[in-house]
Parts: sequence; structure tokens; C-alpha cells
Amino acid sequence: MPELPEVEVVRLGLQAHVAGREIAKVEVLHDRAIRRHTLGADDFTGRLAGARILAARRRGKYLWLELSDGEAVLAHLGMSGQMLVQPEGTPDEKHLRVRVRFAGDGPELRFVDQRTFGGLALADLVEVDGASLPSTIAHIARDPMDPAFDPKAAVRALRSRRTEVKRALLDQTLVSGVGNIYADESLWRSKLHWARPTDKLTNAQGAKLIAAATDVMNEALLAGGTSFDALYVNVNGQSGYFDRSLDAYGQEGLPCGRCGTPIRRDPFMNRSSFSCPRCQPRPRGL
DNA sequence: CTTCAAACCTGTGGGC
DNA sequence: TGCCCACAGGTTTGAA
Repeated sequence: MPELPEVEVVRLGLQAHVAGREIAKVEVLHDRAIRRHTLGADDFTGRLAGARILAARRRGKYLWLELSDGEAVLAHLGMSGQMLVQPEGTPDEKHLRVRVRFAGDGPELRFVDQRTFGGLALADLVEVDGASLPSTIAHIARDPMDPAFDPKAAVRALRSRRTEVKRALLDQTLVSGVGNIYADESLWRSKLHWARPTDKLTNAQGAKLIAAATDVMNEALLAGGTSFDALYVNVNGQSGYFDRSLDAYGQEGLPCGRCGTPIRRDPFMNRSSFSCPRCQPRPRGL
């Protein structure tokens, strides 16, 4: 379940159910799920056997299980990944990719992923700008829920790009955690059109946008995340209900909550952008 | 170096 | 009912 609030819901579940446990055995049922672990499945499972999980951590949409040996199991859920905590003996899910059994009693951890855009990998933990991160995601920017997140630096980063504002907002090396849903929600809240060129974005508009992104993701987290179907669930298989609070994303044809104008949908990067034609007017010349 | 489209997958829903 | 196309919450890749 893709964007930051949904990943944070999963992290909280992993911290509650998996932190402190010792891995007994790992099974890789689909090699593509560990394609980013370049040493292969045998290396992956061999090195994990006997490791103890200290904590579940996250930056942006990436999460990782910190191990006692200075390594981490890095996970990305891609478009359809799930981390499920299931009692042993529960029938395998159709798209079960990796199973983690633990020492002693208690449920197992399952990585389930229909589209296999997500995956797991082992990585060394390294120090980057005062933070401990898996080496392979050292380039990912801090997210708005990070205590050390710097909104002004984020605005500078967005404005330094020569592109459309939504493209910049989705660039995980500038600000992390924002995906298509929360980008549209943030733009609606700050009354900005998605195609506004970043060099026409004022500091005030940028600050408003970052603040809106922070707010909307915090609100979504409190609601347990956003999900339209059973594909996006917490470790117990439950869905959040922030979809009821969406103002723009997926609202094509429905009246804007501010002005009543029907929300429109535009094609955007092989997907969609939803916006209010009146509150978020197209920049001149486009 | 930056920016962008295409590729990577499986499944669902709408139109015919 | 079946077929085909459009579309889905993300990242990486390679080309320009």
C-alpha cells in the first residue's frame, strides 16, 4: 500500500508484532520479490536465519526491519504489496512471495504482492546526514513526518527543479512519501494546478503546498490510511477509511467541496490528475 | 547533470 | 458471455 500514511500503518503493525523476534526460517516463493537483493534467494534466506529484529523503521514509502548485526531487511510495497502477520497454518495467499517464520510460538510474517512491483532486500545500515538508513535508499529525501524534516529545504528543492510542480512533488529525492493520491490532495488544498511550472512557484506557494502535504498525510494516518479495495491493508488485513475524506483524487465529476465545480480528470504520466477547474486554474499559456 | 517516457507485472471494470 | 482496452496507490531504466 503505497503512500506514506499507508506504509506507516504497516510499520506500526510490524513494530508491534515483529520487533524483538528472532527469525527462524525464510522462504522465497517468487524470485522477483527479492530482485533487488542481487546476491539471490539463497544468500537472502541464509543470512536472515537466526537474525533478531530490533525495530521496524520507515522513510517515505520505504520501510525496513533493523537487525542486530547492522543490516536491515529493506521493503518496498510497490503498487500492491502487503505485509501480513498471519498465524502459522493459515492457507497461503494467492500472491504470497516471501514467508518469514520466527523462533518460538507466534504468527509468521508474509510478504504478499500481486503485481510484484514491490520487494525485499538485505542492505547495510549507513549513516546519512545524521540518520541511519539502508545504503540502497541513501538518496531518498526525508519525509514530512520525519522529526528532522525541513520544510524550507523541501521548498527550495522543489523550486530548484525545472518541471511541473506535481512531478517535483512526486520526486522522492526532493520530498519523500507523497504519491499520486496525496499529491492531488495537497495541490487541491493549496489551490495549485498540477502543471504549474516550478520556476513560477513562489516561496509562499511552495510552503503552503508542503504544509498541505504534511497535514493531509497526518490526517490520513489517523484514519488508518486510504484504501479503495482489499489490496491496501494493515498487517491484520484491515483497510483504512481516509478515502471518504478525499477532496480531489478519484472525484471526477463530483462537486468540489469548496466551490461546487465538478472535479476534472487529466491524463498525467500514464495515470491521472484530479483537480478543481475553478479553485486550481490552469496556469496561463497552458 | 537533468528530465522524461517506457518498462516492469497482474488484475479489474467498462464498452461492445 | 467473452474479448479488448484503459487504468491502477510506484520505481527503475535508459535515452535524449
